Amino acid sequence: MRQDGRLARGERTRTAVLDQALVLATVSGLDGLSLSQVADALGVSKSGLFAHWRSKLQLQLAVIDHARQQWTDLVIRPALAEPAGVRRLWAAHDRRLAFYEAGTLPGGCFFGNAHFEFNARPGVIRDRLAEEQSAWMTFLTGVATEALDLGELRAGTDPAQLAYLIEALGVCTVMRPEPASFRYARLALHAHLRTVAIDPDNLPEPK
Amino acid sequence: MRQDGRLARGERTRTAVLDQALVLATVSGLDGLSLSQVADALGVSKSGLFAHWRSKLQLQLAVIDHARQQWTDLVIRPALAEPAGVRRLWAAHDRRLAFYEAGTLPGGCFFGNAHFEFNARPGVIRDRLAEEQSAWMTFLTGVATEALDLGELRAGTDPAQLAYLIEALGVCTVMRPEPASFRYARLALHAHLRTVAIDPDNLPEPK
DNA sequence: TATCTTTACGACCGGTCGGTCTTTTTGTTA
DNA sequence: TAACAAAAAGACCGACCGGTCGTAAAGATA
Repeated sequence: MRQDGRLARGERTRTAVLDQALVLATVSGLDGLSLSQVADALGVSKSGLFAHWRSKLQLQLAVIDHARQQWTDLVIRPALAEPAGVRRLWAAHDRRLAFYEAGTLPGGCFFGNAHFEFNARPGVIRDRLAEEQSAWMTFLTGVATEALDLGELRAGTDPAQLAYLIEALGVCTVMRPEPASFRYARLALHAHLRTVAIDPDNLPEPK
Repeated sequence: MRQDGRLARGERTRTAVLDQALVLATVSGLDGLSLSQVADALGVSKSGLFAHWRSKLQLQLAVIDHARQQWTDLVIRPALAEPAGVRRLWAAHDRRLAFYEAGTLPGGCFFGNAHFEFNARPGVIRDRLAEEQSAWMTFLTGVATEALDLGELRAGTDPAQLAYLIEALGVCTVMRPEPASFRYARLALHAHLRTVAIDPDNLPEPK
């Protein structure tokens, strides 16, 4: 940081590298990510990357943090802007779908791709990815629990099971990013919420 | 093939290589698959592989075929052994879950991993994987359509949407292969079928 | 047993990878 | 402008990759 408060040169480089690395990692895989390609794509030297991160592993972990930040800004925060309860639950689902429907970043879902990539490969990265996944599921389950506590869902509804359904529908849209997938993902959750919501007619309509 | 009908030496080697390659590809990725590792794991020479497949790409395509054969034997065929209709639809879901619940092959789902790996990488392999995925969805949709035609599902039920739900629940179990996932995946489909089936009490109970 | 085809081996090549090291440039502050 | 620290550059290394080629072994046939 400089005296005038503007971003230092190094900081600008770091975010530029992370942006580029996130895209490349989403396409080529987090492990298939090549530092040479990242450097070439930005027109910088590969050795310079090691001035900012000690190793490829550190850069990979930084990319995960970067992706989570993006996810927080574009999905979680907008959902939290909705009133707690079924509406917030729907918003979490809808914003996630919108995030990938819009193709904000190419190559599909970074977390989904990385999660499948490291599913069977124990290590720091898999643990970190599992944490992120767990945090997301906890968030969904928490919103569902809120809805239950607010009396918007039938007693006996299992928040974790509801969160699981939302997650499943979301993952599948990433796997098959066709218009029909997004429609089905919205219709399916809508149909399910109609069966567990106290006031089915007060649900947001799936577009 | 020899005169006595037993497998020729080359054929035995080919299947051994494909078995090993399928496991390694599931863990390390279909692209991350290393021919050297395959050869070392089997105690054969790497160059020998090129006597059976012209290139790595050809071996990768052969691995896909190998995986599909396994899938056909262990999931599709048992489902087809059930009577057409809702029961067969349930069997397709249940057998798929059982396949991964049992951990038949380590590293999760080959097709799932490979599909996410090549999601954003155009080429022969992605096209081939898309074909396999499409064939599986067509199968599910066909079974659902049968159930509809047999009058076991409410008129107006969308078979493709139902197939999508089944696929979503299945994919999510692969992503999070915990006992709770399999339970949720069965409960969720059961709950949904109860809302669209003509005779909800005739459904198989989820274990 | 002799022959011949299939199959397997091992040395080797060009290329890319992650990572290290030294040097040069750049931007900020005094 | 001079000095200093941060940042970027570029040559280089060992390891591993997919792939080639000439040669040796193994099994079926006669």
